[in-house]
Amino acid sequence: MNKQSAATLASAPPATEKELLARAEQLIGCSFQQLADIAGVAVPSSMRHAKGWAGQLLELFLGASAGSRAEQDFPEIGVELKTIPVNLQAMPLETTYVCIAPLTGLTGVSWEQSNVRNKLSKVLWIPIDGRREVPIGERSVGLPLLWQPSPTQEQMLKQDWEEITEAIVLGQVESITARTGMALQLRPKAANSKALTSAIGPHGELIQTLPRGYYLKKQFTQQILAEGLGLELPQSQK
DNA sequence: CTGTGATCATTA
DNA sequence: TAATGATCACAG
Repeated sequence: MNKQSAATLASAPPATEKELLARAEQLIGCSFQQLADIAGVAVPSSMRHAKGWAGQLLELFLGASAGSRAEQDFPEIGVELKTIPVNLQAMPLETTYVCIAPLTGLTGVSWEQSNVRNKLSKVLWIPIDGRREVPIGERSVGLPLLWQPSPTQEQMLKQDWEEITEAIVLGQVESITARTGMALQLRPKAANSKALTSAIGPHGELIQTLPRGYYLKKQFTQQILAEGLGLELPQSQK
C-alpha cells in the first residue's frame, strides 16, 4: 500500500494556531517509519535509549522552536506541545512531564505566576500509539487536540500545585511522594538517583536533594483526551 | 548541573 | 498490573 503523506518538515514555527493545527492534521495516521524517513533519522528498536524520540520527531514537523529552554514550545502563539502515548482505547500509557520543579526561591510565588500554569495554559496534545508490543516504526500518530484547562481542571491543578509548593517552602520536599496531588504529582526528574540540587530542609537550612519535576497523572490526562473526543462521562441525571 | 524530550522497570 | 521512583539522550 502506498500511504500518501503530505507531511513535511517545518522550516519555521507556525504563525498562528490554525497553521499549527493544519500541520498536526497532516500527521494523522502517519507511521513513525514514514516520518523518520522524511526527517532522515533512524527508527530506534526500543525507546529504552531514545525516550524522547517521538516527541522530538514531531517537533521537527510542527516547527517547535524552544529547544531545551524553559518555555512553551510555540511561544509566539502560546502553545505547548505534548505527545502522549496511548493504547487502542486512547488511554494514556504514561504520565506527562510538565516542567522542572523549583525547590528554592519560591517565597511569594503564586499559581498564576507558576511555570506549571504557563506550560499548561494551552496544550496541543498529540496521541501516539505507545503500545510496547508494536514495533516503533509501525506505530502511528493520532488526532491532535488543542486544549485549555476548564475552570474545574485549572482549580484542581492549582490546588495540587499549592499543596506541593507549600510543602517545598516548608522544607518538606522529601516527604512529598508521587501520591501527593490529584492531577499533578511531583516525582524525580534527573539523570539518576545520585543527582543533587539545592532545596529547603526541615529547619529552613539548605539541603541537597534529588531534582524533581511536575507530572500530570494518567487519570487527569485521560479525562482531557476523552473530553476532546466528545466522550463525556454518562450523566445519571439530566 | 539544568532543563528539554520522555519511557523504563522495580515495587507495592 | 498499575503506579512510583529511576533512568536515558542531548543541548546549553
